[in-house]
Amino acid sequence: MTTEEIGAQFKALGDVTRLRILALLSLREYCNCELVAIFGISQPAISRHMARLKEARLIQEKRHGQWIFYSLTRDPFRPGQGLGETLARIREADPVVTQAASESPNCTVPAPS
Amino acid sequence: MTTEEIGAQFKALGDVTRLRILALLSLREYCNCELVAIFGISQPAISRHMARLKEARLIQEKRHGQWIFYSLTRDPFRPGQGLGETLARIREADPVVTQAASESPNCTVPAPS
DNA sequence: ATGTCCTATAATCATATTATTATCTTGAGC
DNA sequence: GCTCAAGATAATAATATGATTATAGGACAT
Repeated sequence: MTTEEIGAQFKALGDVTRLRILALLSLREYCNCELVAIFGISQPAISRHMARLKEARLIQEKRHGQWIFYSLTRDPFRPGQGLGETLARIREADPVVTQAASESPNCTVPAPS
Repeated sequence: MTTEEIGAQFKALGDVTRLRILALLSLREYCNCELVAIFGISQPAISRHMARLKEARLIQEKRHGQWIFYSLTRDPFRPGQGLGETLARIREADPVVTQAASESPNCTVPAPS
């Protein structure tokens, strides 16, 4: 997973409505129409939020007739998948970070205690 | 921590430059001027990124003469602080979520398997 | 096939975000 | 005091985001 993809995932999490949707999906599956009623915003607005969550691989869908039920994907919600681990992955894989980390301080610094 | 604050924290993480800054700060302290050189963007741009990270309580600063060194705060980077735990907190504390979760499905649904 | 219900997409608008350049503030040192 | 350097803030411009209304597609019923 590239740093850009990680950033996109965090961006998808950076909205109150989407966070609430995910919190609900951690309890049971929900269909689009229920979420419209709960949040009091338009159906296309919910649809776009779900599309963004799906793009970020945070949710998956399952058709059931004309309804679509959404549920969490397991991957990003595993224990031990915290911020620290994410930064470690960036540290190892990101070209800008690895390059910068390999160089010594280039600022006339008085020894950072 | 409110859902809004959690969302603001994820929003602060939803930018590639800020993710890279945090990854570097997980190795050692950095000062503003170093980051300007590393990322090749203007000094005010870096300064604003640092302000956003500080607002989100992801970093803290320490003056050292005329330099300011930034470092990670410990709280959000603790192990066991993953997405799942965050959703659990929202589930328990967010008024919209708790209200919605207490109600039964209000959509004529064919029994979500 | 026609109509209806649920969801997705398109066009649009208001606001937020990220960058720029210019300016201000603050601390170090003479 | 004055000057210089590091960083913060202000004003501004380009792009992204989140909402709306209007429209299109898909599944089920009659």
